[in-house]
Amino acid sequence: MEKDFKRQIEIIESGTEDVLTKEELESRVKKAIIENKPLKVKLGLDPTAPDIHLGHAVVLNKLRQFQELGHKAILIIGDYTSRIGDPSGRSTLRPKLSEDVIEKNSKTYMEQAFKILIPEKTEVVKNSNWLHHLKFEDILNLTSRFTVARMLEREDFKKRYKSNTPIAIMEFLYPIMQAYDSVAVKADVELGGTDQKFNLLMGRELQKELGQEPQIAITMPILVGTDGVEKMSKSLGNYIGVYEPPGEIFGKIMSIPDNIIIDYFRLLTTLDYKDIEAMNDDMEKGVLNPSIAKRRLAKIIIERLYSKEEAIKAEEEFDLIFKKKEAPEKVEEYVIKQSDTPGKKIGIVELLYNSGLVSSKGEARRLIVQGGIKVDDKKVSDPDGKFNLDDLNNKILKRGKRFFRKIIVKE
RNA sequence: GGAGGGGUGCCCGAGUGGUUAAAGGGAGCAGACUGUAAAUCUGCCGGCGAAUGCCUACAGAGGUUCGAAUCCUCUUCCCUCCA
Repeated sequence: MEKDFKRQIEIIESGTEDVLTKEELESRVKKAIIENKPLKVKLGLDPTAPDIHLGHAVVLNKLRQFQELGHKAILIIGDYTSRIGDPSGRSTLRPKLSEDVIEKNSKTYMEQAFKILIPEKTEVVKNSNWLHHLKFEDILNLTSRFTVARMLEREDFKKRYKSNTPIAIMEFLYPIMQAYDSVAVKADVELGGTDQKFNLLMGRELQKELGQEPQIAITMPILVGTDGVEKMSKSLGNYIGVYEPPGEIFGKIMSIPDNIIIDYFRLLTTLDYKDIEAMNDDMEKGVLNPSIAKRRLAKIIIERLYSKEEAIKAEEEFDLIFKKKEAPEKVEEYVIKQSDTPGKKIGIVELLYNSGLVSSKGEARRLIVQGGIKVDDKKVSDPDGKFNLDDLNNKILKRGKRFFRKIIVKE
């Protein structure tokens, strides 16, 4: 356990959106240090989508910081709650998930979460453990403690109510269930995104009602996606998954707009904030090229998720493809059998289509006309062009800047 | 239970009988530019075909018509209001 009280508070509060309340946090941390008793820091994850992306990583990062300070992480898999689906920020009812989908998602979720968390310092529990056993009577008891008015204070519910968009009664139960999770694990702190504030506060209330000390609610800012506008989410396709190969992560980070680089540093790295501010200044003054900052960011993130070597390799590969415009080391192979190819000749359109580089022959034709197809670094301009198989062996077929196939000719 | 509105391409959304493979936007892809897979600009953006062409497509099924996303009938799903 980190004994330096000030340092603890500084690290815990860095990058947060809100800490409710700071006073409570301070006294709880102080007590934890004196009694050498780690705080229980709760984070609930709903395995609604099977993959974790950098948006989730923001909160996981914070949890990791807690672990590094010597506290205990309690990761709650919302296998039961995700049957309802969190209505937070939603404008419509979420579709219900089946049990085996949830089961499967949970597994991959955990694997990915441990790329960021320290496994030995993490306790993982499913909330079906306790929610499943509640009787209707218990639920009545819980629901009696909250009012409809209280629920409608929530912006998303309020909007839906006002605009006559339906709200399932079941959806009111979600925050209560999440609150009950906090009671069940006796959480000292709960983490979440800004959109979780209401739910976190419900936890505090219910804990108080049931005679526990209320948890401290810490919210983290929402990470914008690679488009620089919308919240990072899988369904919008603007996400960077923690499971993606290093090269892909590198490329995606290079593609984020310049104005969100600093936010990414703040939320996804543990760099000193002075260092980050300095970068910000330099970029504004034009001393630092944003692409350099992005390279640094990409490497830090990949190093966290994989290793230093992978980070360096990813950068090298990026330069190879985009600066030198060459093919990467590993290129997917496409094998052509001579016996399947009468006349030992193949048209470029067929070649592109068969190799899976394009999804239709029309697309192949278009790309050729637009100058997006190269064979062995030579532009192909005739859509009707044909190649001798003998000339194609080991040649690189290239579509645009990023898609390659190595052609292997076999008997 | 009653009354009404709606379901269009990956997404949003226009289109109320022919000129509609269907406006516009977003996403995506390609090209130019760039120390960037950023920004910007240009082009493409259902499938097959060398092609004047053919096929598939506007919730589903059927019908009217020379011709239907557009009109009619039934089915289905969603939404609103009244109770």
